Parts: sequence; C-alpha cells; structure tokens
Amino acid sequence: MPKEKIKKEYTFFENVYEVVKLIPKGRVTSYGAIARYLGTGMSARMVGWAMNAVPAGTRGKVPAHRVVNRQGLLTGKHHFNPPSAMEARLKKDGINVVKDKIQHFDQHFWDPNTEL
DNA sequence: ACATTGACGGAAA
DNA sequence: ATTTCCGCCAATG
Repeated sequence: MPKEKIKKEYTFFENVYEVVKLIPKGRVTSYGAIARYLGTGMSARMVGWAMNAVPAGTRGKVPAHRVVNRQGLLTGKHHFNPPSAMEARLKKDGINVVKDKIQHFDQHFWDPNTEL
C-alpha cells in the first residue's frame, strides 16, 4: 500500500470509476466511450491507466471486467487476479466470451453518452 | 529533467 | 481490407 498523498482531486480516475460502476449488468463499454463521456482532453489510454490505478478496496466495486477495448477484446485480462477471471465474470453476467473476445459486442455495448 | 511505456482509438498510408 | 503512425496525459525508470 503506497503512501497515499492527496496530490489532486483525481477527477479523472473518479469519473472513470463512477462510470464503470454505472455499467448495467450484462453490458460492456469501451475505454474510448468513457473517455468521450468525460469529454475532457481525456484519451482512452488514460482510462486504462485509471483502471490500473484503482485504489485498493475499490477493485471489488469497480467491475473493470466490463470495460474492454473497442474491439470487444479483453485486452486487460492480464491485469486481473487470475486473468481468466475476466471472461468468467463476463460469462456470469450473461456475456459469452470466446478467445478473449466478446460475442455480440455491439449488442452488449453500453455507451454512457447515448444511454446514460 | 529526459526517455520509455501503457488495460486505446482514430487517421493515414 | 490490413498495417503503421500519431496523439492523448500520467507514471515510472
């Protein structure tokens, strides 16, 4: 646990977490979608970084497994506890995943700009 | 302070 | 259609 120093308000990360938490069950979104939703000079990369920087304790609350890249590919599965947990959770949500790829991605896609 | 990398995305070739 | 490059900002070495 690194010494947490309140440097700034991390609006960036907080926003990301909030949006991710708001993802309905059985739905997924992309980093770019979140980035656009936040609107600022935020790039999809930062969203990914935000996930990596998820504060301890928030991990169980932020369903990061529902956030995938635009291709619907589970790019961040290697960052999971067991990497296989990602698709396992997605399947648990009713999303079928084959080879780290979400099936019917467009169907499960949840865009905060459109649906939120 | 400089260089490299990173859970991405979109434009260009 | 695919491959390559650039940008976005922050963190790390």
